Amino acid sequence: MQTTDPAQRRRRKEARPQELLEAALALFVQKGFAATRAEEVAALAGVSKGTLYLYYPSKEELLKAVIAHYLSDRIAEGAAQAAGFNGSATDLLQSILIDWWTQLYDSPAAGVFKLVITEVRNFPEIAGFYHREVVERAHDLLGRIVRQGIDQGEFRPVDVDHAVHSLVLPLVMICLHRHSLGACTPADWHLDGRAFIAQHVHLVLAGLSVRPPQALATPPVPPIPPRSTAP
Amino acid sequence: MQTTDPAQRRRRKEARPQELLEAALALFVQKGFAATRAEEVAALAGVSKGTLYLYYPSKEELLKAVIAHYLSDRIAEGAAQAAGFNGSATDLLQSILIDWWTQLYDSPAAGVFKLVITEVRNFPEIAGFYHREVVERAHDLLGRIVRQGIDQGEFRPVDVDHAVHSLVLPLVMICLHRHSLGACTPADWHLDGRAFIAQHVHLVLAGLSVRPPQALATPPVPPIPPRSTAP
Amino acid sequence: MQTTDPAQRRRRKEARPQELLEAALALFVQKGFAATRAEEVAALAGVSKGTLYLYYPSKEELLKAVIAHYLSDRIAEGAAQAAGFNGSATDLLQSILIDWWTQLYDSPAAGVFKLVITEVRNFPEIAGFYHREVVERAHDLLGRIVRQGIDQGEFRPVDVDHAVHSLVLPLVMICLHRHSLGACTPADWHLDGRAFIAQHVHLVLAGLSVRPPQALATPPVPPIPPRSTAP
Amino acid sequence: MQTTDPAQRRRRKEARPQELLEAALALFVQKGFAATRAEEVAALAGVSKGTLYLYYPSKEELLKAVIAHYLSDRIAEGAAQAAGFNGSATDLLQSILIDWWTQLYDSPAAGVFKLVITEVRNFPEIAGFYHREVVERAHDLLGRIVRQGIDQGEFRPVDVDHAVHSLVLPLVMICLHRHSLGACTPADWHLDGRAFIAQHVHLVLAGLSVRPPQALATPPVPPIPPRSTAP
DNA sequence: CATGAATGAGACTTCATTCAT
DNA sequence: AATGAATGAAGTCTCATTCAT
Repeated sequence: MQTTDPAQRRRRKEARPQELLEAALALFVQKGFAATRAEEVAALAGVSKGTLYLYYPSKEELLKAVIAHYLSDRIAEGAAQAAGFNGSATDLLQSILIDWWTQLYDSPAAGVFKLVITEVRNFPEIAGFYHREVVERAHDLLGRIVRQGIDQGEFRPVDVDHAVHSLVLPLVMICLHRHSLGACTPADWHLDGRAFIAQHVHLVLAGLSVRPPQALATPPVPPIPPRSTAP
Repeated sequence: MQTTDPAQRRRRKEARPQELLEAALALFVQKGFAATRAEEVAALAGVSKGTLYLYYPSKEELLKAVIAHYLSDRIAEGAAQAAGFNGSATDLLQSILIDWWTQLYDSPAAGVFKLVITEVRNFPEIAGFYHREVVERAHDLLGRIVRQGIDQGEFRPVDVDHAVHSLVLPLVMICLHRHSLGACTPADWHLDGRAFIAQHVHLVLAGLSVRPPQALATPPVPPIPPRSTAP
Repeated sequence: MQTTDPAQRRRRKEARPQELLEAALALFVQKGFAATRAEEVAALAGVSKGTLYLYYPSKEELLKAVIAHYLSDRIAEGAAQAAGFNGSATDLLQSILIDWWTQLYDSPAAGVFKLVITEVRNFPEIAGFYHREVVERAHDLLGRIVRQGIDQGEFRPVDVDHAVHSLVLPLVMICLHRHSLGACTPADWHLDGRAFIAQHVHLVLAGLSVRPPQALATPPVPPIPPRSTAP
Repeated sequence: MQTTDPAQRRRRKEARPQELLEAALALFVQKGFAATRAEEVAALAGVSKGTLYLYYPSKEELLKAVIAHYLSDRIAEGAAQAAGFNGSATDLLQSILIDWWTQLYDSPAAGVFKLVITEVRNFPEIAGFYHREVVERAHDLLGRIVRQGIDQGEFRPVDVDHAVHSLVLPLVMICLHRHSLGACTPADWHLDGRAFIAQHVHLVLAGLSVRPPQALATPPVPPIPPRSTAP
C-alpha cells in the first residue's frame, strides 16, 4: 500500500501482535467472538486477513491470547499494589478496590470480563485458566484482608467469601455493563462508574464495620483516572 | 412415528412456541446466539428445522421472543409481590430481594441476563426493550423503597441510585456466573448462590442502616426454592 | 430451480450418492484430488455445493468413498467370474484377464488406478484398504492359477509373483494411460487398448508355456465390450 | 547464519537450480503438484521462499523444468547406450532394458513417470513435450530392434507396437509403484524391482522367440546398480 | 542475491432459510 | 401442520506471489 520508510518494517512487525490483540479485544467484546469476522479484526489492526494468521494460527487461539494477555497484565499490577501497603483493613480495601478498579474500569481490559462470561462455555480451557489466574488470585488477596479485618476486630464476623463477593461482584458488573447495555443506552441512564465504585466500596465496608455508621465519612470520588488506555 | 392421540396432538401444537422458547433460551445462554444453530434449537424442542420457522420467522426474532417472554413473566411477579406489602424498608427489601431473586436464580430465566449482556450490542432493539421493561421498572421500584427508608430515618442519606446498584448488581452477577464460569468449574469453587443472596442483602442493608450493626440479626438462608422450573 | 414432479424427490435422493461418486471419480481422475474443487463435483452431479456435504462430510471422505465404491464392485465381479470356470491354466488366464480387463478398461472404474497411484501417499489409509481389497485378492487369484499351471506341467517353473506382475502390470498401465497421456494426445498415437490386452496376455502366456510357440494361436481381439458404463 | 567462504558461495549459487529441481521432484512426486507448497520446495532445497522465485517464475514453470530436466538426461543416456551395440535383438533388448531400466528404477528420475501421469491433464503442454521426447524416442528405438528381430527370424511375427508395450509398460509400472503404493506398504509386500525387471524382460523375450523356451536361460539379476543417485 | 513479511484471491465448509412433499 | 432436502451466501483459513529491506 503506502511506501514504508526503511527500518520501520521491523518496528511494525514487533508491534503487530499487540495491535492485533487490541483490535481483537475491541471487536470480540463488542460483537462476541462468533459474530466477529477474522477479517474485521485484521482490518481494525490495519493489516490484511492473511497477516492475522501469520501471528495467530486460528481465531480461537487469538481469543485465548487476548484473554491471557489482558489478564496477566492487570493481575500483576493489582498484586503489586497490595504488596507494599500497610494500614487498616478498611483503608487497604478502599485503596486497592477504588484505585485499581477505577483504572481497570476505564481501560479496555475491562472488556475481558464480558469476553470470559460470554465465551467460557464454548472454550472450556479458558475456564481453568481464568479461574486460576484471576478468580483465585484476586479472591485470595481480598479474602486475606477481610479475614485480617475480622481478626483484628475491625469487621464483624461474617462469611469471608460472601463478603468478598459483595465487595467485588458489583465492580465486575459495571465493567460488564459498560461494554453491553451501557454502550447502547442513549446516555440518559448513564451509570457513573467511577462514582459508583467509591460509594459501593464505602457502603459495603460500612456494613462490615463494627463502628457506628455515622463515623464513616462520605467517600470521595477519585479524580480523573491517571492512566488512560483508550485507543 | 409413534401414534399420538388427537387430543395430545392439539396440546402439543399449542405448547410448541413455549417449548421452542425453552430450548432456545437454554442453547442461546449456553453457547451464545451466533454459535447456536437453528437446527439445534429445533432438535432440543423435539421438532424439525422447518417447524421452527413456522413459529418464528427468523433466528433473530426467536431471540427477541425469548428475551421478551422470560422478562415479562418475572417482572410482573416481582411487582405484584411488592405491591401487597407493608413494613419497614429493610423488611420490604429483604423480602423482595431474597425471595424473588432466589427464585429467579434457580430458574432458567436467570439465563436471560447472560443473553442480554451478550447480545445487546448486536441487536440494539433489545437494549431499549430491556432497559424499559426491566432495568427501569426494577430500579424504580427499589429506588422508591430506598428513598422511603431514607426519608423515614431508617437509612443513612446515601445516593439512592448507587445504593440500588450495590444491592442488585451482585445478584445479577451470580445469575451470570451460574450460566458461565459456574457451569464449567469442577464444583470445588461452587459459590452457593442462595446463601450468598441472603448474606449480601443483609450486609448492604447493614451498611445503609443508621442503627448500630450489632442490632442486625444474621440472615437466614431461604429454604428449598418453592418453585421448580426445570423443564 | 426447475419444478420437480411429485415422488421424484425420493428417487432423486437415493440416486444422489451414486451420482456424486460418478462426478467425483471423473474429476478426481482428470484433475487430481487437490486440483478439483468441491463445487465442481457438485456441479457435475447437478447439485449445489451444499448438497455435496449433505452426503459426504468432507472432500476427503468423498475420495475414500469413490475408491471403495468402484473397487468393491469390480473385484467381486472378477472373483465370481473366476470361480465357475474349469479348463487349462492358459485358458483360464486368457478368459479372466481378457474379458474382465477389457471390460474394466472401458469403464470409468479404470480411473481408480490413477486415483490410487496419485493419492495414496497423501492419504495413507487408502494404502491399506487398496492393498487388502485389490492387490492381494487379485494377486492371490492369479498366482494360484499360475502355480497350478506350473504344477500341471503347463508352464515353465518361473517365479510366480513375477509372472503375475508381467501379466497384470501392463494392463494396469494402459488403464492409467487412458486417463492421463492417452486423454491428451491428439489421436495419432492412440494405443488400442482392447487389442493390446489380448495380444499381451497371449505373448506372456507364450513365454510361460512349455509348448513350442508356433502352437499358440494368434489371439483374437474381443468384440465390442458387452457392458458400457460410460455415463 | 554460518559464515560461508566466498568460493563456496559461488558454488552454492550455481548449484541452486539443480538443488531446487531435486527438491521439487521429490515433493511433487510424493504429494502431487497441487498439494505441494512452494515454500516446502524452497525449504527442502535449503533456501527461502523468495529465492525460489528468483530462479523459476512460478510453481508451474518449476514443474515443467523438473520434467524437462530429468527426462532429457535419461533419454540421452539410453540412446547412447543403444548406439554402440551389436548382437542379436534378444541380447540388445536385454542389455538396454535391464541395465538402463534398473538404473532408472533406482534413481529419483523414476519419479518423473508418476509426475507425468498425474499432471499431464492439468498442463497439456507437458503432454506434447513428454510424448515427443520420451515416448516416441524410446518407442522408436525399441520398435526398431523388435522389427529387426522379426526380420531376422529371431522373433515371431507379432504386432511390433504391442510387443514394445508388453516389454516396457511393466517397467514403467514398477517405477510408478515405487513412488506410490510401494512407499506406503509396510515392507511385507515389497516387490523386488530389480529382480522383476530381469525376469520380466526374459519372460517376454521368451514369448517372442521362435526358439523352444527351454533353450532360454534363467535371467541373471543385475548386480548393485552402478550409479547411485540418492541425494 | 537473498529474505520473509505482507497480501488477497480462492478453497473448503457451515448454516439460515426455503419449499416441495 | 410438519418435514428435511436443497440452496448459496458467508466465514475460516491457505498459499502463490510480490517487494521492501
